[in-house]
Amino acid sequence: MPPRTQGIKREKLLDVAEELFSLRGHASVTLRDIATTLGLHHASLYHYVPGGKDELYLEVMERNLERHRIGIFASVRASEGDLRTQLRATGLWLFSQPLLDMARMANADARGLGKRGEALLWKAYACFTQPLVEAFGQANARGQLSFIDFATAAISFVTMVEGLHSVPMQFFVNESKTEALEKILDIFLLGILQGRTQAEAKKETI
Amino acid sequence: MPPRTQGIKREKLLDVAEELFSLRGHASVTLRDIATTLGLHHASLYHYVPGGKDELYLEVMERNLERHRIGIFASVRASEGDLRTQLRATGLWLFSQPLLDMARMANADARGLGKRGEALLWKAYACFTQPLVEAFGQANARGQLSFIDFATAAISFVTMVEGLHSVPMQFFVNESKTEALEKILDIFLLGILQGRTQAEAKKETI
DNA sequence: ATTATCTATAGATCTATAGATAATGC
DNA sequence: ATTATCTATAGATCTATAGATAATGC
Repeated sequence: MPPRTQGIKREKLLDVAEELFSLRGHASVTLRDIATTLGLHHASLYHYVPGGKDELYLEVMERNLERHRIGIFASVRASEGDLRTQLRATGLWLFSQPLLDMARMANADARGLGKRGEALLWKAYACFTQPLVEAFGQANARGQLSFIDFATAAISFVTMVEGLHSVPMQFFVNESKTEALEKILDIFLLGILQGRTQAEAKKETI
Repeated sequence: MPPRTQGIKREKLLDVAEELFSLRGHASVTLRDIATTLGLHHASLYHYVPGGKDELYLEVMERNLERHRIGIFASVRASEGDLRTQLRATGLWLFSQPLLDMARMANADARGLGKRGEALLWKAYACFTQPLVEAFGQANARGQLSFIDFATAAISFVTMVEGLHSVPMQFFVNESKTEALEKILDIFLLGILQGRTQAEAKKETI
């Protein structure tokens, strides 16, 4: 077969593996699942990925996270000066990507993958926080923020969006995810309390 | 052996199984994992759970969710009239429980468990939303809320808290989870934007 | 000749069952 | 006699490898 199609086929293999691993995790995706999705015998995967399952998982998830880092940076830099638009773009970007369950990565997938698994987790947190911390820093420089722990804010926002992303459609019957994203933006930016009573509410209930 | 210790031993078995399943999921926990944690041979589990792995998973997770429902209802009803205290109690309750990853439940664990697996998911969403929707409804009746999609608010809050709960301690070096919970309450109730600019910000950027 | 795919198989692990052995209660 | 635990084993599935077969490019 032609050498110039090999790369294409391998890319397709990585795409399928990434989609499945990202959605269902390392343990519940078998090499047979990946191969049959591609219409291949599972033994044929080793032609493209001699390193085996763990190597394949690490390669596609590292690729996934790097793409997230780039995609989120692009989302926030396309609309500098408008935090809500930046966060909306980030949310839409995350929706366009296969679901990434950081809790599962940290507590199940990355276990047993040694140092490289731990490095994957660090990269995951960095990819999500770095671009948003940049955006929050700029908004704060404009005097717009009252909440100044940017890392916690970043993780909270991504967690909310991915949580929404993970909900199967049957549980969101009367509403699109795009509409739900706007609600998340409202909560994250403005809170659920009445604006006029916020200052008092904070003092009263802390 | 005495019949009166049988129940105790079985309870201990369910506790261990729940802890492991809840943290790492159905696929990456083996019966051997559960048995060795208990100091038992894995074949001995069938004495207490003749139904096998899937039955054990469903039993302990149904029990887990029912306990959550009761625990969260207790959290919100202990401080009626003070939403922040209600949500703080809910967050502390969730921290006291084994991590529950709804995304993994929906996209990996519950697959292949048939109707009972799907029912488990419905129960999961109900357990988390019902008590909080009640609390939000009361706060709204007091005129305190600006955000009125209570179900979305409930899922968003639980997702944020469990997302924080899932972060391994090495990623939260200089801060306790209790402190981080207060920050989440700030974000969720007040938003990250400056209070005085919120009304304008909403109009400007929507 | 090189590349891609499949067949066959090894070895490990997992769930599950049957039945032996040990420990306790009557 | 009942209950709890273990041994032994079956059967399924999974990862991985070796080597045969088929398809393409030169």
